[in-house]
Amino acid sequence: MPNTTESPNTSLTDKKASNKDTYHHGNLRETLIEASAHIIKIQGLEGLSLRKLADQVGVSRAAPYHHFKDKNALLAAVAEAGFETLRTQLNNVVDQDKPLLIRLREAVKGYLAFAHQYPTQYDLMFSHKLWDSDQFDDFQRHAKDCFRLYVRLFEQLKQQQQLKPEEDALRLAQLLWATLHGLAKLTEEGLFSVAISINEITDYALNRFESSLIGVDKK
Amino acid sequence: MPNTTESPNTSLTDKKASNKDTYHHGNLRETLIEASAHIIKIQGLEGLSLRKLADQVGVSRAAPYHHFKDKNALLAAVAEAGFETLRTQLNNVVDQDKPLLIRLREAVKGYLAFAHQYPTQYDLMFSHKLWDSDQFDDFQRHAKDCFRLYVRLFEQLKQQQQLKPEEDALRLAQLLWATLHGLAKLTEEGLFSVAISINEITDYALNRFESSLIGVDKK
DNA sequence: ACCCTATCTAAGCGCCGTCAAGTTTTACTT
DNA sequence: AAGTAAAACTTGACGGCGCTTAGATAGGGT
Repeated sequence: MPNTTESPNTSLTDKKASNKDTYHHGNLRETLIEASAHIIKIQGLEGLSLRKLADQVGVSRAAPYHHFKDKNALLAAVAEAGFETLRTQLNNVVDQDKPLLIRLREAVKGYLAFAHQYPTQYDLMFSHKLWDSDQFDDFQRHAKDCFRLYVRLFEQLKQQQQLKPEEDALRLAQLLWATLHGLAKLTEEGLFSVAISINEITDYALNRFESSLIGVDKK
Repeated sequence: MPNTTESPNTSLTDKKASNKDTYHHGNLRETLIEASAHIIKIQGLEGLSLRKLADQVGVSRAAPYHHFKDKNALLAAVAEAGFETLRTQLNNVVDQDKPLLIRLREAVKGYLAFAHQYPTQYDLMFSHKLWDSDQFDDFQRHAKDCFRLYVRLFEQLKQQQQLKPEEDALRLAQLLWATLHGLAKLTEEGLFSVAISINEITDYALNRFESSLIGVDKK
């Protein structure tokens, strides 16, 4: 009879949705993802081991393997959750009833804010391990869904004839995403040591993208 | 400079400069860096363990610790070598006797070519572990030296009054670096699945940067 | 000739990811 | 309600890992 030390649910090891003390956790998969996201936010990626994670959640070392093939599969799920968070955040912006240009600006700021708020998770979302494999289709699909928000924004601009005729929505979105990713990474790691604020250079980048628009005269 | 094409050495376990079979290796530090760069290029970062590395180089497992404080210090040295390789490659371009604009284009292509040729090492050069620590000053200095090449390029453009007066050389260089980093990463991981070539989007990005110049009329 | 220091070795500690075999609970069938 | 198959979880163990400690070896400066 294992698990005889039944304690009331005060600690981090509780079982979330179904918080009875049962042999079966009841919600282990999601709990593992959430706990992992929490750990890497606090301690970084190196701070996450499956053993400590299992301890903290209150299950045995092998339990996670019934929900994830291996550690990489867990990381893929954490990264996927990150893209979901980002997408809902961006959706709130994109679906607003404001001018497209304003929505674009806020979507840019939102992206960088997310990267700044969850640096390790953001790193994970672009990790080589998760993209150089064909085992994480779900994760990769979520990522591209996220990207598609920006494409759609530019397509709407194009439809409303706010985009210069020679500009292509997809190509603009790709370049914007690359720029955002570079800005997020380089500022997060502190490579822009020469005094400049992230806001300043973001506004600068945004202005350059807006030069592809019609009728937006410079400041 | 572990990267500048393969050395004529055939054996992986040889002792490079002093290839006699002595108790002291004679050139262990550099050999470790070169062997590490080789391993991560072939097998990725996870393929590199200090034990296998020591075996391959022909020393005991503890020997590397007399040259590097820990594994991270070795990785920092490998990343630093990467920035050195990149810098010499870029220097060859920047010091040419061509119009500044051409040199800029080639410096951009050269950057992306390097990232594509040594993907894992490039990843390492921007790894969180090496930037979130104050123990790798040498490495970080080399990185910023590299970046300074781009700043100088824009400063020269400014001096020759080829830059629009409202443009700032440093800010332009920062934005260019961010764009390059984003392009390198996103294309390497295959995130731009929608058919578009790296060359196409690079040229597109370059054109946008050249709109900051004077006298370069759009195609 | 001596010692000092840098370099390298051998052995071992604790942590890690993962697996195999067995136990307990749930779900489904009749 | 009983029986059974599947799902969820546990225990124990294996090999690989980064790193440390204690000791051996080599070579240069005096």
